[in-house]
Amino acid sequence: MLLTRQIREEKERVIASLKTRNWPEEKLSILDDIISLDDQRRKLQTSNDENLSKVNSASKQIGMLMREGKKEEAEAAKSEIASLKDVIKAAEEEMRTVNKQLTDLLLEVPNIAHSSVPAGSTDEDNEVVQDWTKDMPSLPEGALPHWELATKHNLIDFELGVKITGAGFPLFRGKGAKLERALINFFLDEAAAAGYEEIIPPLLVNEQSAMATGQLPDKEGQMYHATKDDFYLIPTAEVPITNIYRDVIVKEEEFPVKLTGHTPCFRREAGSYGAHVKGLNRVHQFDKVEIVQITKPENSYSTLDEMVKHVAQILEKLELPYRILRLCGGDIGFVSALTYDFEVFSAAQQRWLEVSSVSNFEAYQSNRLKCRYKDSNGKTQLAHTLNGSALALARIIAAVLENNQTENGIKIPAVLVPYTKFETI
RNA sequence: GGAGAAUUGGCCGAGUGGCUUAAGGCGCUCGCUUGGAAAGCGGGUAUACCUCAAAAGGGUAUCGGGGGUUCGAAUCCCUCAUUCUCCGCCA
Repeated sequence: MLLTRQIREEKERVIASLKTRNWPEEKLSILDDIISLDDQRRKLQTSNDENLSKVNSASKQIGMLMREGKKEEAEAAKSEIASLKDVIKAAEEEMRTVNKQLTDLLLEVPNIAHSSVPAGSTDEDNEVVQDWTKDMPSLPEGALPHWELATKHNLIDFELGVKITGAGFPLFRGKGAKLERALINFFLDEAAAAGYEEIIPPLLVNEQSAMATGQLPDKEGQMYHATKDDFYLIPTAEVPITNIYRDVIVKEEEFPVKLTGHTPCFRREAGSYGAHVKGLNRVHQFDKVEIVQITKPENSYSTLDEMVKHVAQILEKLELPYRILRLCGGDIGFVSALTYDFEVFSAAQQRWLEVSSVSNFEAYQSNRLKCRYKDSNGKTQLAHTLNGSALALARIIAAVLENNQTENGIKIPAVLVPYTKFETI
């Protein structure tokens, strides 16, 4: 979340950002509400601290009087404090209420959008910043979409997934399972070569972790919730991996923190149905290799560029046509300041599929995480957090299968063959 | 799952209701000393919030988390979490 200080000092920028995000004009008053609640909070704390201070010094007096055996004086001092205690109790109750209101409002305000974020309301308004479509595949006569290819070659069994769990839980088998594993290993090796440390995190997280990276409270319905133990199944490795740095003051020489990890991701995707979710286009469980970086603020945008290049280079090695989009104000995530989406072209479906999202959260996430570092003046500052998919599986498989189909089967991209140990399906 | 013990600052560790402003040590850091270093000596060394134009200074809170008792809690009580030991179960 934003700092109240930011809202006070950079109010014009916050308003401009909210407008880019199509925030309704009549709800702009939330900023003044926040400022006035913060004023209340300060006033309450100032007066309450004074009262607490009085009680503290009186208690010391009483202690001394008791030791000297002056019982009556001690009793008199006690009764003097008694009324103060009621005042303090009431003030603390009020502070709790005000703080809760303040936090609730702050949670409603999205991150400040970067100045390069284009205006717009839907994904149609996203800006294509790079196109790598020089090798658009030419498919043979009677080319099939990936779900038919997968069934034909016995790679993925959607019906068994339905039987075992429900719709959106595909079962990979045989060469399908091997291809999935090959891609995971390839992605992890690429990340390792780029200097990321590999993590295998827990797949269930507690409420605090989900809150710290921003999934709660605004995306509650997106996560599977194990209510008996109050754990959430992770919707992305970002959650457990970024939470490594919750409540941490990072030493400056540890920057940049570079972590990667493969995990399954679980998303409820409530309300999704129809042709656009067919096959692997949108599922409840998929594998993903995530890359996470934590840096000093002055480096975060060059880090974002580095991560974008990393993803682009992987897609080029896989020989998949892709494009990079800069998300517009209406499409960009709540916690992100700037997001680039990667889409690969799935040739049989004639559709672009989102396979990666690379974002700079600036200090918005680290404020919730309380991830800080000491700058050269010894002052504690919030770090910047970034993450990206490198890459999300399932959809990559869809594109690999569709784009590489020939009359003689599906050709595995050369870079994957050392991992699959077979060249065609 | 059952029983018991524990959790104190960056680390180790003392502390069973009030001269605790958390002793002492280690580490780190600055200074003195030295030709230089080590040793020695001296100082500094948590986080958040409030106050102050800012700095300095002052205040409040924090001894695993939350709540309570008390004029006063690291210390007593309740509760949750984690760690260790033993038992049970188990890949």
